[in-house]
Amino acid sequence: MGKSNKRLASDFEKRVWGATQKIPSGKVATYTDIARMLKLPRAARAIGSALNKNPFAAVPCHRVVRSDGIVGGYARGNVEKIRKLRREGIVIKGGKINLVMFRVWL
DNA sequence: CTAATGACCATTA
DNA sequence: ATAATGGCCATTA
Repeated sequence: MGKSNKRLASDFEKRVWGATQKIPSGKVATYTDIARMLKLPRAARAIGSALNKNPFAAVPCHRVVRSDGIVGGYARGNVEKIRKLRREGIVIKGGKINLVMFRVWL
């Protein structure tokens, strides 16, 4: 029972997870939306990397999608991401979400 | 320190 | 429509 070998979350990661937690059920945000919230408008890729490491079940990572409406990746599998979104009422047709309908914050 | 990595994005072919 | 490309940026090796 020694010290934990797990890495401490970086400040950047905490901010990403915090922002993601604000997305309400039934809505989605894009990776770029999160980047803009953090005042790092070109960091979409890094946002995805941070979400991939999120350890908290309470953080709804599945609500963050790509800017073209494609669902995008998920640590526990794309299929699970789609299932969770559908469960919340998000309509996915041809692998895509209508962002005009389901995006938060305009 | 440098180089590689990836849940992205826009452009080009 | 798909595929390749170059850029982007925090983290990791």
